[in-house]
Amino acid sequence: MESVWKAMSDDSRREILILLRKKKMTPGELTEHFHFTAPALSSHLRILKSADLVTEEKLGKNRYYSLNEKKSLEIVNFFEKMWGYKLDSLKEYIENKERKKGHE
Amino acid sequence: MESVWKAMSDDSRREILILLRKKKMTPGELTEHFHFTAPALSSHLRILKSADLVTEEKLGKNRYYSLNEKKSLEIVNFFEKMWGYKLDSLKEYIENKERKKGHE
DNA sequence: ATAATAATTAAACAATTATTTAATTGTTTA
DNA sequence: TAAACAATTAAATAATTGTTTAATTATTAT
Repeated sequence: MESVWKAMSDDSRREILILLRKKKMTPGELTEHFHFTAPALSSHLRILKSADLVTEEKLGKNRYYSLNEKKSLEIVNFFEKMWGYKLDSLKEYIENKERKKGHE
Repeated sequence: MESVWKAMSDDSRREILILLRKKKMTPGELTEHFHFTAPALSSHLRILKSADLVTEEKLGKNRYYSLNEKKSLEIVNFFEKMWGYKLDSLKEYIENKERKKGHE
């Protein structure tokens, strides 16, 4: 299980998370947004998956990757702890969204 | 100029930031909290300084390192952008604190 | 000046990272 | 069944990272 910090410290991987926030996507769709090759993307996805930041869903020939919204906010916990202050408003917002399922 | 994400993705460096939040410290004081050597710490401090997360102040034989509170919250911006939601409450809290100078 | 102290820089190294090209697996379609 | 497609794994490599020991710089105290 990869650390969320390590997984998110890479620019491309954060970009992937931002793309996945809008909708679940296949590696094929994702590659179009980057300049590196499919195996490189695959490697990034493996890292994100291992950090539990994305989930994978196989549908025939394709695989769909989705953002784990809750986990994507885990780093915010660090700032809460660091500053001893709760970011309740944001979290409630996200958790409501999650309850309603799907987004945008 | 090192990226804040890269600088903060290391466990020891985040620990250093947490220690510095309480009060400015010298490398000598900081080393007591870790298992690695002084040069290793020095290298971590250089990275944090290059990311503008800490500032350095020379006083005779010693150097005092302080947390750059504002910068330490920069990563929160990512989550704001990602989720399109403002964490105003936290930021105001911090900025008030800064205005009052010193903490704890 | 010399010795002691605080911290850094230098040199070296093992481990990890991001990436590429080539080969492989699994699924659908003709 | 064979060809095409989607994606992964394998192998190789260059670059970066965290760390150590040894040497260096700078400041203070004797």
